[in-house]
Amino acid sequence: MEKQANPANSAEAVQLAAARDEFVTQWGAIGNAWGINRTMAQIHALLIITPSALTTDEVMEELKISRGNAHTNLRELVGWGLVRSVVRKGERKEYFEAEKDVWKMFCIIVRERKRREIRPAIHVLKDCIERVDDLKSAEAKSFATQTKALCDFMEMADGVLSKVVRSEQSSIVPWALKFLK
Amino acid sequence: MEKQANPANSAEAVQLAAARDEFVTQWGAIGNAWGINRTMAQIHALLIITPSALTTDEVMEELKISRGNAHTNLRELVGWGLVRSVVRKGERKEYFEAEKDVWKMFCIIVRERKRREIRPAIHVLKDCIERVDDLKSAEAKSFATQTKALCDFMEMADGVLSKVVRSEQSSIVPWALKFLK
DNA sequence: GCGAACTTTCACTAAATACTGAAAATACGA
DNA sequence: TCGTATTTTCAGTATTTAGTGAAAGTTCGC
Repeated sequence: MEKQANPANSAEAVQLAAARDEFVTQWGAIGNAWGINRTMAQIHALLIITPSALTTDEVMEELKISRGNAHTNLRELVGWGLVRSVVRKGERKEYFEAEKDVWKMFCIIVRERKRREIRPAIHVLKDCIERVDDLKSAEAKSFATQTKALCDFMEMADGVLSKVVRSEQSSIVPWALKFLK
Repeated sequence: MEKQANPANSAEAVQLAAARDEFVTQWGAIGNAWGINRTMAQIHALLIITPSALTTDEVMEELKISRGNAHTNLRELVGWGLVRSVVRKGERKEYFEAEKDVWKMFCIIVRERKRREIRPAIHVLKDCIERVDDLKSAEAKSFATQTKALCDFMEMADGVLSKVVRSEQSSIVPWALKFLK
């Protein structure tokens, strides 16, 4: 390695590696706090900061995880649309690369969370409301009022998010910056 | 119980109880998907749909959970500000009631998540950026660019959320509804 | 300052979740 | 069609997280 030959470069490489590790570890912890598998978040972090696409083996090596674990979480990331697999001509190995555009990442995550969690939650609420629709007791009315309020709010939030992710970054970001002033 | 005396009321009570249970269970599952302890979310759900304040013992009974569990999660909810404890004059028992206004609930959750997860994440990113600031390699530049983009985005999101939760529901909701058109 | 009502803590256990590694399946070139 | 490179699966295990319940602590009326 050229880098090891030069003490300054070697020190810099160590410094960069440390920062990268820190980022991967912390991103894993953050994902975890939001209900995302720690390893999945770490792989995502690793792919975000790696310019080139990586193989399963490289991911295993970098994060010191098993093949099964790397495989499952890479598939999960592909399922989210946050990572795509690329095949290099003449090679049988599969390479993985992350979507690096932050706005696109955000849109993907919002869309998926809407689909996986917000929509189902709205359906549950609607179902609860329907179940007590014909009841007349004060308790039933109170229950219906509360669930209805929640449902309306979530539908509104869902709608706003849909509109936001449908718009172009180029129109939203300037708006947001202006909004902040 | 009066309700058991009248078959129609009894049937209605069962129907309502089923809907309430469904709501509590599902809200627990939803909370879970977003990184919140299932029981905490269930207690929150129970308090949201219960008009009166409940004691620890009532929560234990309703959800069939231990005193320790009920206690810990009630405290956690109070810590978030989603539930407040109320004392009735002449009684030593502590009663708990949830904030029922959906907009206020939303603001509390956003504020807490910002404080507990978004801000720390931004600090981590800034730290990573700083660590590689003086490095000159292409890899370091690439890492810096990517983390900077993430950081900028999160700061913008943080700012927008701050502004949203600082505003009045009466000004945001009509705006959102108009935005949806 | 005693004792009952109530709250808090925490060592232990249970349950849920994540990870491993090796075997099976698949894909592909020769 | 065979052999090998690669991917996929999954039973078993490890780790993490949540929950229990009883004991200790607190508060307050008397």
